[in-house]
Amino acid sequence: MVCSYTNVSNFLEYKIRSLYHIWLFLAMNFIITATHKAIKELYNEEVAEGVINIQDTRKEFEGQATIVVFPIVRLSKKSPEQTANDLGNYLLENLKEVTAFNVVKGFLNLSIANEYWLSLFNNELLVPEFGAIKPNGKKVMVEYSSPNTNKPLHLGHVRNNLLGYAVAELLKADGYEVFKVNLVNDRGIHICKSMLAWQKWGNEETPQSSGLKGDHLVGKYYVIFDKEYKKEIEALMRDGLTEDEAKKNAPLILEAQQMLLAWEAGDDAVISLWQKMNGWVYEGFEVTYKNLGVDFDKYYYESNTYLLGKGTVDEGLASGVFFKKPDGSVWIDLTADGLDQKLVLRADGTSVYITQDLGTAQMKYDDFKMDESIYVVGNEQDYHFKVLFLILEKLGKTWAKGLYHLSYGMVDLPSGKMKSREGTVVDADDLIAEMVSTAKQKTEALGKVDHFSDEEKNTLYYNIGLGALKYFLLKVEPKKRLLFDPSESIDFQGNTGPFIQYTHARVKSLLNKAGYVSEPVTAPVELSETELEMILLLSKYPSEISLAAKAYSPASLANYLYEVAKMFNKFYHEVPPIVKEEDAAVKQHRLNLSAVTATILKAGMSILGITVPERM
RNA sequence: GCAUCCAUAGCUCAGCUGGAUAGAGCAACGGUUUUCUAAACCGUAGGUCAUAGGUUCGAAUCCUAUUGGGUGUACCA
Repeated sequence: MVCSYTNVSNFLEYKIRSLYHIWLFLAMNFIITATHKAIKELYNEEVAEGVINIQDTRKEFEGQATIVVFPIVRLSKKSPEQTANDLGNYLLENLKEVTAFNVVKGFLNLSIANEYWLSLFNNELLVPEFGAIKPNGKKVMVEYSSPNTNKPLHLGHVRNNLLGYAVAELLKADGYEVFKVNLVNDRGIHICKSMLAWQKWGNEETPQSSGLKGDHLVGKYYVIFDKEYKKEIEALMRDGLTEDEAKKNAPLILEAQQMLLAWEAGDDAVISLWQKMNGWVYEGFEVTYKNLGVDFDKYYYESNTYLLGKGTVDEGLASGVFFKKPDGSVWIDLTADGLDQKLVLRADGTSVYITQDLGTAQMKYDDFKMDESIYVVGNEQDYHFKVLFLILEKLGKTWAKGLYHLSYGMVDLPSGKMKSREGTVVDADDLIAEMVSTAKQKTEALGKVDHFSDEEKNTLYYNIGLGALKYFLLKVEPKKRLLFDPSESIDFQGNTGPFIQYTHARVKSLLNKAGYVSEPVTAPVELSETELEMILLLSKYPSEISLAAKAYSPASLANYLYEVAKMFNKFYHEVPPIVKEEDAAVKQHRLNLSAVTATILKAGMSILGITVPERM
């Protein structure tokens, strides 16, 4: 198949389309094939690929598979009802799996035999390799987290980290070889601000002496700098300077700029202070990362990469993609693409942000030779990445078409944006601690874990607290902004992480009680409506993984897992106690259904970075 | 100004490769436990899918315009 795509969204669309043929039911392909044949025989017409549309039958009607016949009416030259009846009769006669059909307007609802569902379940789902997707031989890099080393992580970073981790795991599950990368912004004027404030007012305070987590300690001095800087600005403005002048001429900012120059010149004292304070920050970040359960295969540091990109600029100048203005600054003209002129190198030869990113992109490609590269970065940088990717494409980088900006919305509070100056920032460490303590409180209130060991209890509280937080953040489509109300704790009931965790624990408890051993059931078993729906839902797991991966959307996986959990709870409630079931085949089959549910919940939640407990 | 994203129940969100009467959770109200974990299950109530056009047999979904909100449009990163 020939494919061409001119931009990222076309690229994405193409990927989803190509998937369509695969996921449209591993289970239902035979119906499509038969329908093609039917149309040929009944109407002597050929149907183009993709015209036959099969979907789940709505609950209120009889059947499991529905063919929408409207697109076929053109070929049959009969009414929708007549066409549906023709096809229904044909399929009923020619497919042993089809046991009945009914027609509602232009919809042909097919009932598929019990035996078909049973054998699908036993042969496809109840096998160890179910859900495992074969390696696709492709390499993808996921860059996420990318923190500044001047302050601790907050809720916005938490969304980034969880999203990046989950997308990486999702791509792994979809068959990619994945490299998780963290590009740490460890240099620049903002770092110097913390350093300077510490030098002036820190009294040699250290994490050890103060008991403060390293990143919080450094963040404290960043705030102090800002406060003192503001005082200076106000004083200067009282002396008659404009706000702009005051901001530029305050002694503190000048001193910080001096420090940055000293850093760039390799000044020993400055470098060693920088190393010391960054060291504290890294120790702090490690703790937060560990608590969040995220990890990286490689760290890049801007202190090593900030000079990159000048070679790329030369390349662009040589090929005529860039041009030089009389003052010596280098630009690219993107007005033909609906964008602006963009500076890529200052007149004095120093880099700007995008210079560095051009160089870093090249370096990362040289390091890994990946087919695709995902940047997990907030939507305030949409324009930047549009420009970056376009420039790389114009420079003739063949790998540029594999670049993708996974843009996500900001996390807002009911009061609006988080603002560090107003103290409304939700700190990542505080949030984690609160979630764990809420989990503890809620769990203790239920009184089910009194006999657990202290160690098991603590692990459980941690898993539930983090499960609630992660699911809460991941169930929302990345590009949508996310509202977080700190005054209302995150729910533990309904569409939540703990609900799915609880469901898993329930299944495991059942399987334990029954002394479950996995074994296919060959004897005929009557399936209830719910059991049938359950098989249908469970069978979609592999395609749900692929769909979610293609769309870079942990949210769609999260919502699927919720459906699975809900379905199990319904089933569990409807069916009489399984452990006491006397019909051996029925019992085994219901346990099998439960076991596959547990497998999917565990594997799926683990992709989201959530641990499901064995009991809770 | 221009670019871009968002708008679905009181609240938080699904649904968007166009398909039947738009779904969940929370909050509200009512019910279910001598039965395998009630963090569960069942039910009631709640909607002009921002607005107006268009394409189509069919639109929450695609197109255009408008309104409201976010973000960007730096020789900051």
